[in-house]
Parts: sequence; structure tokens; C-alpha cells
Amino acid sequence: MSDPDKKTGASRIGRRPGPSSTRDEILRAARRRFAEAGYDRATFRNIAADAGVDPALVVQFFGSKKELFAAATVPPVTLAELSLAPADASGAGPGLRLARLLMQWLEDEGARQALLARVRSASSEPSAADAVREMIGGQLAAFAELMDGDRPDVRASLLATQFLGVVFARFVVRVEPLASMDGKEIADWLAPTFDLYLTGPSQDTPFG
Amino acid sequence: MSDPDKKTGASRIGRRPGPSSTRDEILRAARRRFAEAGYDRATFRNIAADAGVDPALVVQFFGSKKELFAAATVPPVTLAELSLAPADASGAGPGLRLARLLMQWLEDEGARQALLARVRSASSEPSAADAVREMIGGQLAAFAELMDGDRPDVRASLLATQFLGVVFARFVVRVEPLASMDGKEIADWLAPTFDLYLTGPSQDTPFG
DNA sequence: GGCTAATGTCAACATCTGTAGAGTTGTGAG
DNA sequence: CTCACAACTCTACAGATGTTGACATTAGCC
Repeated sequence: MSDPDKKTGASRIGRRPGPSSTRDEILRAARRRFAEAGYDRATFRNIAADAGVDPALVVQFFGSKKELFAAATVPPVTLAELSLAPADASGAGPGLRLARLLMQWLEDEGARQALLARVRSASSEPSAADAVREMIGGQLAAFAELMDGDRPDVRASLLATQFLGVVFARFVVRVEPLASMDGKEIADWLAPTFDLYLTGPSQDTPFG
Repeated sequence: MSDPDKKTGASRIGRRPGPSSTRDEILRAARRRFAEAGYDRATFRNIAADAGVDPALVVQFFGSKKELFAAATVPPVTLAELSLAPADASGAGPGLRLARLLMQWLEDEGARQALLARVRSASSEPSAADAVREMIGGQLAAFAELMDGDRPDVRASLLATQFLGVVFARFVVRVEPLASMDGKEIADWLAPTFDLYLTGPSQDTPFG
């Protein structure tokens, strides 16, 4: 007998009638909080409040904070799913194609939040740093085959630093004018750099 | 009368005899903790323990955590203090000179820790993000005069992203092989990119 | 020597955190 | 209908955190 009024009938505890999308709402709330505040400052209570739910339910669904983070920060769109084709048909070079692809990826809110959550959290939570590292190893190493020159590993990691730097400067530090620029415009500026890393001369100095 | 034994005489509380370097030790401990764990996970208790001191003393010296952070993360060596001259005499281009200067700056433990503390903390603590942004605005804008082309603001911020990306990928995410490479070697690879940003063609597309 | 300020510890505070356990209500299969 | 299970909330706990106030000891100036 926890319901004081039979007419209203809406008891706060217990399962809700009808189908439930709560689990997805928790995931979306978690992704946004992790993206905006990072691992430590995104709390169960904040996330649960955003999803309109009790914090304990989040625990029941996902077990622990680390598991929630892992579940909430897998990008809903992968680079491979984006169409490389239209840029390919435009006669653009590999650097510009890659730059456009990456910037286009960031336009998707879910993917951007997932990436940002990982980048932000990498500063304090080691498992998030692992996620970023594996992301780079997996996603960008696929582009290593585009690389003509030697030291493709060095080229790939430098390319990754340039991309990570743009993300960090644009969304975390908010460096101007980069933060306010259009994604396509940034892609144009990044293209020559990417070409440099992809196909430029090696800077190895074995006799230095 | 808190001393139970006059012979040993070393009471734990109260001021220590002789001059004190405690304040500097706290600053060093704070800088290291902030650099390795970021703002949130570097705690008063950790820092105080590293300095061999009571946490309350840290508060007494610096007031609050934010003030301690501000005091501990000002780089002990500035870019301007590093000698640009020797690289200049070697006939190297502006990109290589700048790359070497920045990598040389990171070799200094204090400067590296201060920068890393700010970068790591920028992910969660807004005042740290401010510090990074102002750092970029102040230090790197001094190199904007080296830039020939138009849009020096865009060029400077892109240069900053490349540098930030290297720092983030190398020390936070620890992307290989970049994390294990020598600073000078990285400078060689970065040089063409910096030249591109400093003096390369503009990517503005007013008619695009 | 005496006094003030600097240096130091200790115990405690209010608050927030992740998480556990018990209890309540709806769903769906038999 | 029944009954196991899934979806919920409530309460509470143990630990950590930034910060405070009271107190102890020494340094340095008159």
C-alpha cells in the first residue's frame, strides 16, 4: 500500500507500464555527460537525472561506471561507414579525402560525443586512454596502405596527432579561430598536411 | 607538554627548526601529481604526502586547490628563454627551428610537467583549459610574425593543434611509435608541417 | 627576553562519490 | 491465473575529498 491516491495511480516506484526505452536514454545521457565533463565529473547521479531515473538503475543495467563508460562511448558511426566515394569522385587527393572524411565524421553528434568522451577521459582514466589508442591503431592503420613512403608507422601516428590535436584544440581548449571554423574549411587546411604525412618525403636521418 | 620523552625531543607538531624549503617541495609535488593524474585525481592528501607534510599546510600556503594549481603549473622555463640562436646558425628553415625549439622545451622536466598538467586538466577543469588557451595565444602568437601568408590566425591555431596533438598523443595516450621516439627525430618530421603552416599556400576558398 | 608572524600538526566537518540490498510494480510465458 | 523475471525506486553505507579551526613550535625583530 504505497499509493496514497487511487485516482492518480502513478506510483513512483516499480516498473513503468508499456515498453521501455530507458536503457538507451541512459546510454545517450551518459555519452553526453562523459563528452562534456570527462570520466570523473560525469557522475551516476547526473547521468541518471538526465535520463529521469534512479542512479541505482544505472548500476543494475551496466554494473559499474567503467562498464557504463565502455558501453556509452563506442561510436555509433564508424569511419568505414561513411561514404568515401563522393569525395573520391571529385578528383581530390588522398589528404583532402581523408581530411573531409574525418571532419564529416565529427559532424555526427553521436560519433563526436563518443570520441570526445574518450579523449576527455583519457587524461585521467587509463582505460579511456587505452580506448583512444586502440581506436587510432584500428581506424587509422587502415589508411596506412595509402602511404607510399617508408616508416608508415611514424606517418600514421603523426597523422593521428594532427587529428587528435584538432579535436582537442577545437572542442576541449576551444582555440580560436579554429573552434568557430567550419569543418569543411578545416579539412581544406588539413589536406596538405595529411598529404605530407601520407606521401611526403621521409624525415628519417640514419646518418644524422 | 606534548613531548613524552625529552631525549628524542622530536615533536611531530609545530614548526621545524632551521630554514624551510617546504613551500617549494609542495609546488614540485603538486606539479608532478597534476601532470601525472590531472586536476581531479591529484588530491591535497597525495600532494601533501609527497611533500612529507600535512594537507592542511598546503591549504594554508595556497588557499585553495585552484590557486595551488595555478601556482604549480606555471612553466619554470619559457620558450623565449630557450636559445633560438644555435638552431638559427645551422641554416635550418623556420619550421625546423620552431619544431626543435618546442621539442627542446619539452625536454625540461619542469616545463613538460607544467604543460602536461594543464593539458591533462583541461579536459575537466575549465580554468586549466583557459590556461592552455592563453598559453597558446601568448607563446605561439609571437611566432605569427614569421608567417608570410594570409590568415595568420588560422595558421597559428593549426600549428598549435599539431603541437598539442603531439603532446597529447605522446604523453597522455602514448601512441606508438611516437611515444618512444626521440624529441629531435620528431622535430625532423614536424618541420615540413610547420613550414606548411608558416609559409605554405592559403587554403581559403572564398569562391568555393 | 618578549611578541608577532611563520610554519607546522591534528581532528573534524559537510559533501559527494560509487555501489549494495531490500522492496515494489509491470510483463510475459506456462 | 501464476509465477519467474525484468524494470524500477528507496535507503543507506563506507570511503574519499576540499576545507576549517584549534593548537603547538620555531624564527626573527624590538
